[in-house]
Amino acid sequence: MPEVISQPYTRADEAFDCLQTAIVKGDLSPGEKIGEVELCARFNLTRGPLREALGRLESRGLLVRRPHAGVKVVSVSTEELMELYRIREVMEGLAARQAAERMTDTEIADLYATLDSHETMIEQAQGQAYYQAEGDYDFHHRIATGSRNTKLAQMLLGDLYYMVRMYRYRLSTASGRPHMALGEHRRIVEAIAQRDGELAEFLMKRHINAARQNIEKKIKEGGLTI
Amino acid sequence: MPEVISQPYTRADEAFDCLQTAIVKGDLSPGEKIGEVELCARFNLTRGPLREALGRLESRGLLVRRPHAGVKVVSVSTEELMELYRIREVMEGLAARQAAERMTDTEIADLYATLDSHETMIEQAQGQAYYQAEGDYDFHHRIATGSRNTKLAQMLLGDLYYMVRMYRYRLSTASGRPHMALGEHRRIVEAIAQRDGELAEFLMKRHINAARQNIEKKIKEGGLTI
DNA sequence: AAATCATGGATTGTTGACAATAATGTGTAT
DNA sequence: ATACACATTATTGTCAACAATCCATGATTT
Repeated sequence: MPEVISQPYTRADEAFDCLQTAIVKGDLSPGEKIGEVELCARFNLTRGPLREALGRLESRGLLVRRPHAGVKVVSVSTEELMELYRIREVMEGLAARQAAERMTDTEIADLYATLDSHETMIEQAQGQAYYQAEGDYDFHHRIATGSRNTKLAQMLLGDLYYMVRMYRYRLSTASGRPHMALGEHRRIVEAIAQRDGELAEFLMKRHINAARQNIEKKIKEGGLTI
Repeated sequence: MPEVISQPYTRADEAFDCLQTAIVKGDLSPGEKIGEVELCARFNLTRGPLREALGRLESRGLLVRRPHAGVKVVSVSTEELMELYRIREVMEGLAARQAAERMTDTEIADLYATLDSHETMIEQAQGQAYYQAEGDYDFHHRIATGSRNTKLAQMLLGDLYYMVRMYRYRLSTASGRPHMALGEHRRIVEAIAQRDGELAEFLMKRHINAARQNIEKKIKEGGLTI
């Protein structure tokens, strides 16, 4: 996701984005140790800006650093992933409630359009988990932004989602219940359109709770190692 | 709060901590622009580690940086502070629920002891807002940790609380209803001791909601400028 | 043979100088 | 007198070399 607007874009920012997507996409595996010089060669920059980027990534919880021993990609256990979903549940519930109170009619119309596009995507790309995950991300992204709660959106989009997506790419977890999820999305949007904040919050919490249970079940059944 | 254990403590870590407390304590005012060289002189280090620390602070939302234009301390509007409390409400509600499910009996006993100590502190330091704020922080800190939800505790303790405390020191907001707050704390702890997660969550949410309304009222009445 | 200690190598942390960019002040033209 | 353009200056962004710390390998001792 390269920002088109910002030309004053430092090398550190560049490294930050590249590393972030590399971690999320899975080019860097969890637990993998990454040497600084290696990364410098990869991104064509020196260790100064790189270390700045590493510090930011560490602060966001995507990297863990041990002094004088280097950094490695964070590795999230099943339990921790479940906890992540519990946090999402309450935070996105709040986001949905505030979105119902504050989204403009235009944004809501866009949200409906997004849902339609997701529907066709699901039908066309039968079983293509990637598109499902992207559609799902798009939906939640819009609601987080629509909450008009700057800090909330920042925490969801800049912190939690990267971590969740990191494992979505690996597990393709969204799959299994794409139509189900789409139906739940629709009902949430309808609640938002009716400006029913309480209902939107309730439905969103239930939606994320269902997603969590779905993943938990799959991991237990299929022995999906993360 | 200097960590006693960690001897392998880089200069960047040191600068990070110093800057963080400086911002929270109010030595650096919100909106204040801070030059890098100035900070280097202040902390006796060079710009490399300093920039690393600045990046981490920026990532945590305590600083805002504009490329080639320097960093300045974040300045939170009244509305944003209220939004912060809304986030706290749902997150600490979750923390209380999980704490009720997972805290050890020893931790709960410590929590009771903490409350008693707060009570004497409130009686002794009549009107000393600082101690009230510290006691309040201690309580919420213990519950966040007791949730056994690593990421949740990290987000609360490493993100939100610093921001809230930043304005607590300025406003001394905890004041005005110390006995009230202590009573609410007691009821929350009782719910936790009875392992009633739902009740603990409900009471915690109501507690933080009341604190938010209290601040909002004070700002509107007294024209408290933040 | 297993465990401990020491040494070498590699990697991280730090430093100070260099280059690029934005803010400021001055001068000129309208 | 005000507004715009330019040059200067100060600050940020980047680089490459230096110092400190840890990890691994191998020798030594029990």
